Amino acid sequence: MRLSTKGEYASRAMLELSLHHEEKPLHIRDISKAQDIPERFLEQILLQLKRAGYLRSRKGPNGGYYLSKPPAEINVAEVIRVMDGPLAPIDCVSVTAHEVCPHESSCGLKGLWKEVRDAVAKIMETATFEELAERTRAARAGRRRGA
Amino acid sequence: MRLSTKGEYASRAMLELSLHHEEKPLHIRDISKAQDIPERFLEQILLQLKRAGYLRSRKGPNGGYYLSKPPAEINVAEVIRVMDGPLAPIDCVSVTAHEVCPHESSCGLKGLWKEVRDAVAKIMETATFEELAERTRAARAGRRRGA
DNA sequence: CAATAGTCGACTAACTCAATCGACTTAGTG
DNA sequence: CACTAAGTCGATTGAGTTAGTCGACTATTG
Repeated sequence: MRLSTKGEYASRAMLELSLHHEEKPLHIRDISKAQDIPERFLEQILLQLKRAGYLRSRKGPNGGYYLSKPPAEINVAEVIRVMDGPLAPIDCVSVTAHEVCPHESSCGLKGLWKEVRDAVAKIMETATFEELAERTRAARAGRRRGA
Repeated sequence: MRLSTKGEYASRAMLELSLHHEEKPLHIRDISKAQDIPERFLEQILLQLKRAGYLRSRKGPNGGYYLSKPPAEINVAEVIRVMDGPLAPIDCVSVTAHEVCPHESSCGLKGLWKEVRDAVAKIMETATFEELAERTRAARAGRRRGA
């Protein structure tokens, strides 16, 4: 039930971009440093997120990446699906990857996997980057006040 | 967020053993056929489950595998952890694999991963093989009555 | 003692993951 | 207009994991 590092990096990058939304575009390098992600690897990830429509970019000096819509309109589930595919623990209960389950005899399990899928999807679909950015800002402020 | 085939096979095998609990031990071959799992691969899986204490076995004719305790006392989470390790999407929120998270700046995400882990764990820990076997029997009976 | 059935460790082929590289295109600056 | 900063793109790689196989061994029963 592991998340790939790509998925993790992608959500961290999206969070970083959300924190700086409506400022200048962010360089790959800056995101890379802020979130400690290998630059060359991050490049691929951002490109993939751009192709999926979540990011826009500008080339040349003062270029960089920025969100294509407000962070409140992007949730974690979409991002993870772009990077890692369906959220379901096994394909036959996936909403995005339909597949017929040939194992009638183990249908007792199928219901369970469905529950898991739904729970995970619900949590991740509810979490917007707006909210995550807010949580992060609050955590940082708390730390500065000395907790 | 995928389950490994090993984890899936293991839970199917445990379900099959639960369905025949308190009868004769089941041969690897019979489980393999009933649940459509490669025999030689299943062998490894059963051995691993045995070493973890969930199964016992008897050699020789009329031998086979059987549960070491009633299906009501075994839940899916344990089985998956034996095969695939921690349920958590990333290590820093795992209960079983403790690791320090060096990314203060992305703590907004940590809370989310924790929610996911807890939700998954709760569902899988609640599901016993007794219950799953019951569901399976009901589904089969329903199918026989012609639904 | 022959046949059955689990045990064990080694092995491998295929695949995925994480990451790197080089060459290219585009955009702004002096 | 030349230079440089920055994103784009495709290919490749190395390590590790996964899924599965194999052969030789041990224990049990009839």
